[in-house]
Amino acid sequence: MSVSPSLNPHVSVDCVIFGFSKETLRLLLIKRTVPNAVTELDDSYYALPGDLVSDNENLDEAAARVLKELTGLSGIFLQQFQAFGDPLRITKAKDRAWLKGVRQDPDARVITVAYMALIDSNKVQIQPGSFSKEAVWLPIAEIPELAFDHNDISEGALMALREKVQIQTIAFELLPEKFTMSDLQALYETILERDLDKRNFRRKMLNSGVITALPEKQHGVSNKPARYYVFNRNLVENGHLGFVNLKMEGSYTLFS
Amino acid sequence: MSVSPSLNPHVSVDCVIFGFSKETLRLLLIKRTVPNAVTELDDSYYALPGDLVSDNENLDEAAARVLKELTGLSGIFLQQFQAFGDPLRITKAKDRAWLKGVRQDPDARVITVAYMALIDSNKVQIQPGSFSKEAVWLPIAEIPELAFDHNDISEGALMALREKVQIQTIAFELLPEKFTMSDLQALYETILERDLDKRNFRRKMLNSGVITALPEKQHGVSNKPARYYVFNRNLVENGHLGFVNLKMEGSYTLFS
DNA sequence: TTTCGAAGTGTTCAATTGACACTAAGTGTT
DNA sequence: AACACTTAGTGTCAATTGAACACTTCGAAA
Repeated sequence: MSVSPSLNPHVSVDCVIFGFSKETLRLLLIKRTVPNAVTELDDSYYALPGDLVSDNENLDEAAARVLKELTGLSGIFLQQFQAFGDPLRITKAKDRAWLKGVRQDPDARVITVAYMALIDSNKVQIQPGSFSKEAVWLPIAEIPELAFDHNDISEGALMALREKVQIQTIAFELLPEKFTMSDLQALYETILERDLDKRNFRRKMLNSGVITALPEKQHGVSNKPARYYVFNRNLVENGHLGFVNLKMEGSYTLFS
Repeated sequence: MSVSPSLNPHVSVDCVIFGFSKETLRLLLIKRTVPNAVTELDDSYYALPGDLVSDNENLDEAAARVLKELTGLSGIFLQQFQAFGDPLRITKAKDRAWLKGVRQDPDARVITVAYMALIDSNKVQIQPGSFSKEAVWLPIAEIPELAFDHNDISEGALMALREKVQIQTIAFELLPEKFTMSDLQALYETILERDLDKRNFRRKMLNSGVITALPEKQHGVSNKPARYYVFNRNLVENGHLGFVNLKMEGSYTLFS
């Protein structure tokens, strides 16, 4: 357990990948491939997708690479939210066993920079995996014990998402191109863990101008078909609202 | 310039230390000591105080240590806001020269985790320096070219501060225990870069309940003496407003 | 006693919020 | 063909909040 002072820490990135389906927020979690596995028996934890940062890439690039390798997607909303560097991150026996198969110095400290990604989960095609042998979308309420400190990281990501959604117009990243007003409301309700009034929600969203109604409606549903909307990306400069006023109950605004 | 793949990056913390005096936001910047300096001539850049993370401390501890070594203060508002890890961070000749005096491997990459600290600058007593030979409070509008990518980090900190101040009740950390309403307003105006209406500001602040008036007033000022107020820390759970509604013009709230 | 400078104080109008219940439009069932 | 079922979609009103605005008060210094 002792680490020589001259041994620098490893630096990795981990991606907390959010998706939204069946009215729940979900995380994309993987089971890591075990090199030279002695048995097919799988007793490893689920983990956040992540990797060591290579010498010639910056942190954002490393995170984008991890995301792309796993999902095939690029150009996705991907934002750093916190670095985790507790020297005691790696204490679980299974984690240590796994690291032994991967690294020269399994005892070295790892500092990880955590990113959150927001994606339309319909777009994801899991890539046959270089570092994952299994990938699942798990509802955030059903996240099991994860590898390393990945439970802490996931919780941090969720808190960061709740906070960011109140400042930046980013929730749309989790929806398909076209979505109904109910989809959008359900998404906000899920993220904020709060019921919102339907009529007030619609009024607010429409007045804000961040979405545009399409002529198109749902087909083949056994009730009144809902209208589709699209998000106006042009109104929003890298996630920040410009003049658009999006307000949600109970939050805070600035002084006059 | 080539780095062997087995050489892990260094990991450091840097502290962007905000203070507020004479109606301006300021940063506490240092000139680093140069070990074995060949000349007394000083041509180094100002820099953010920072240090490598030691083997046995976590990131928060490292940042707190840097802050304490420089200012003698602990228990200060200190929050991680971003990690910086561009492989090309260290390109300036002066920086490379300085590193040569400090490290075995001056070419190795450094990833830094940046923290922002908010302090009452009256409390600071600069400690005779283990890693600083000079420390100054510079107005944010007058920050010169800094070492490494410290200009980027400072700008990131300022943006993070502007954002955080709208979500968390943290501005008070920059003021002394007792302050006048005008002090408080000037602080908000400085951070937000916006003029605020005096009467509306006072009303909002008082209604919010986050401050309490003291019986005490200013003495020896050549105009009407201002009342002193204190911040009610008890109403605020680790920086987040509870039921208190602090709203500022032009920002966003949530839906109903 | 006058001057100077910052502190302190209310009102009014406009805009936004939040609460609240029924009709509309389809599909599927009888 | 009528009905049941389910979700979409719609308007008003009262309360709150936001923004704009000018004069008086207090103390020190001249």
